Amino acid sequence: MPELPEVETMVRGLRPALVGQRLKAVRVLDPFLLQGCTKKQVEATAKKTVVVSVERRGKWVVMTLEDSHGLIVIQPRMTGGFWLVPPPRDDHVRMTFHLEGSEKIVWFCDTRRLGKIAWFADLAAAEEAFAHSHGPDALAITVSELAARLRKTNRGIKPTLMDQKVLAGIGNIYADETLFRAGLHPERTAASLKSNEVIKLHAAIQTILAEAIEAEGSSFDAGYRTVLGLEGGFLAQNAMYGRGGKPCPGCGNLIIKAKIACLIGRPTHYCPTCQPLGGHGFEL
DNA sequence: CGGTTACCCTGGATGC
DNA sequence: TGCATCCAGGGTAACC
Repeated sequence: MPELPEVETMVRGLRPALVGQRLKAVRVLDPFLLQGCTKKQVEATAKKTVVVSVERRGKWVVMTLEDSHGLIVIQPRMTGGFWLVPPPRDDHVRMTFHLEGSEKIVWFCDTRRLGKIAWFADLAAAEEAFAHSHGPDALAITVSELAARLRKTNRGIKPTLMDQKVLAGIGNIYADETLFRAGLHPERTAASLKSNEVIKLHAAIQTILAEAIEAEGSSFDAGYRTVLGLEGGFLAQNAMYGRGGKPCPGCGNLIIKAKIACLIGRPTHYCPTCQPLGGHGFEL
């Protein structure tokens, strides 16, 4: 489920609970989620070690352990999330972190079991794995980097924005929001964007993601929650996602919810008036 | 190689 | 009520 703002909210929530704390033990309750490591490896290495940092890399949560105990990487994917309070369902708990000197527990839950738990021996190994499938972070990429990456593909702008190898962090919700904010039709070709449009898109990405982090992410149904079990507030203030058939906040015409093959088959929300296929592009 | 599709998994909502 | 179908915010292996 979580995209960049939700994962950022997770690590911000986890830090006060974990950083500087010694782990009494960790338990991998569902080894199915493990990738490239064993349950024994993770549990034995993390036992009795201090958590040095909790960072976000794209949509990954990276926990660095002290000395040479390596790094635990968790990818929440669609339905993964952390809890500092007891989670609503015991049967969805996939991993637990038990803190020394207290009875405190951090839970990792994942309804659909699409998430991943990995362990890397050192930072270089984790970085290499990340770089293999990721481009620059969406909050760090420059306009010129973005322009260069968009120029290289004939795909639609939406699937390109969601491609973690192009830039890391954007998923279906924030792709729709940023394209609306930038006035770009989702079926435009990435390479067709003019320089002024790339600038607008880059600015929209920064603004939307910052607003979503401020709101602690996007919650709906029984999905994403903060580590305290609270709902993120972004979908109460957004423009497009989940608003098909309702009036566009820009022009009042109806928002279209479409499912188009070239848009990865995921629901796509847009306003054909504010996001004209022809665009308003020009070269600077 | 670039781009598209099928599929991983589970549970809630919808429809008959 | 019961059962079938569809849908979901991610990611990647396999395919054309």
